[in-house]
Amino acid sequence: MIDLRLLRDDPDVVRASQRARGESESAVDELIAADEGRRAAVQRFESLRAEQKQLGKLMPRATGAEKETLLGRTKELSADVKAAEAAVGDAEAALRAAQLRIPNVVEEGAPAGGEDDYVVLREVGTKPEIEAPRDHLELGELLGAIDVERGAKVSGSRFYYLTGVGALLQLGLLQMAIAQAVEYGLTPSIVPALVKPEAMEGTGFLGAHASEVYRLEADDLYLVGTSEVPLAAYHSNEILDLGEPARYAGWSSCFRREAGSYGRDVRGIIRVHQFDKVEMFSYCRPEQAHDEHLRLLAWEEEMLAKVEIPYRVIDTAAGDLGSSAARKYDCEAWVPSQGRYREVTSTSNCTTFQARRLNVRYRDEAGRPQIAATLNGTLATTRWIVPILENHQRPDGSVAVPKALQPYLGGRDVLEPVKRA
RNA sequence: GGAGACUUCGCCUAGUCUGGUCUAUGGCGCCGCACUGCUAAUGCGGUUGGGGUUUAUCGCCCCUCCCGGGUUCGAAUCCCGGAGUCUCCGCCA
Repeated sequence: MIDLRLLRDDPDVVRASQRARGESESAVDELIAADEGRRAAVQRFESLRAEQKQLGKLMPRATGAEKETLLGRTKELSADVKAAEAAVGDAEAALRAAQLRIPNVVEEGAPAGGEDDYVVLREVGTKPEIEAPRDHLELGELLGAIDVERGAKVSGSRFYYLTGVGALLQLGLLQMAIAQAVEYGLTPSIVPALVKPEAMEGTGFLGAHASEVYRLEADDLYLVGTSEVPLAAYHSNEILDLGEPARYAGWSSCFRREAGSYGRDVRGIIRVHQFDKVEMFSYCRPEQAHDEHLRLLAWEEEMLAKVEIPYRVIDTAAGDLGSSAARKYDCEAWVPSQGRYREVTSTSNCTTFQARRLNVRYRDEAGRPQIAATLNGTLATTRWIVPILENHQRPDGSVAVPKALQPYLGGRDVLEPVKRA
């Protein structure tokens, strides 16, 4: 939810943001009207309620004719108050609906436009020269690391088994991510993968992304698509001490329906229904959020350096931001078999947008509660296995293990095929 | 799955049977002031959060006794539904 005070004081900032995203400016005027409507309704209710309370105080002492008159008036009031209260409820619901229609105000400097209007900030590393590169699935099968056939047999398409060095590789990656997080003072966390509707809604995943989310009807729970959800809801309805940002690194499985992605990335484990991820999450004061965002990005790049894969960093265009994000940077790893970069991390600055809905606050210098800012960023996911296998492959189908990962793979520096190439 | 108890303004707690000076009691903690060489002790005052009004302050007003309904002129208090916590029983790993 955006800040209504900003909306009242500076609606043009919100309009400009809508324009940059390619979204409706009239939604801004609708929200302004809804805000005014609510305040008018509140005032009507409160003045009636105040009179009701005043008269109510006279009641115990009143007698005879006086009491009769009083009762007549208060009965009238009782109905009016009830009606006015209902009107406030309606006005609040209308306001909330209008508020939910407007995504976060885009940070200044973010490129305007849609999916293809991103700006490449930098390219890092050297792309390997590989003649006729094998793709990650072929390599994964050679190594006995990835089994999508049996994944499909047991669970359907877009499911897979990681076996042998594949399982070790994922565990190693995620452990390395946790180790790095701990090194920088983040609190390592293992979080629920099932959450209540409030948590899902509060993080903004039941809006445009609703069809992406698995829902367990019988228990009214949702499977999370990222540990951002349980980490953001972790401090909901709390007032935090945010002298220093509160930082977490959450490990969880993630579940995505991938509705509407038929035919895209059907091969291998690039786009799957279930994967594992270590996600950073930070709560901080709004004025710290910009710097914190760059810090998260730096930590992501440090992880990419450790696995020694070439990547580029893009500044996502306004129209391609999630509804909660004010700015988003993605790191995209080089995938030799595809000859292009694919997203492996994503870090978003959600400013106060997400925390307002989840009611996460801190105390400012004056001791007054204020809405916190939230940020998130990826440290490692199952998908990382793709560029790792492909960039480090050798002609014989073996795969070199990046130095930093070797301790997590029993010290081995190369993964050897278990079947004939 | 079954039965019961509980949920009050940071924490603990009074109030709920018997609806109206509850504008919620007291203690602890915290903040300010006074007193005192310092500390401690003591005294006085303040201390839930949200919203409306206001340029802002001051002030005034409304909401908030787990949540949502209902009864009533009036609900912390009565009724219904729900959530959470705890205890016991059963079942399962």
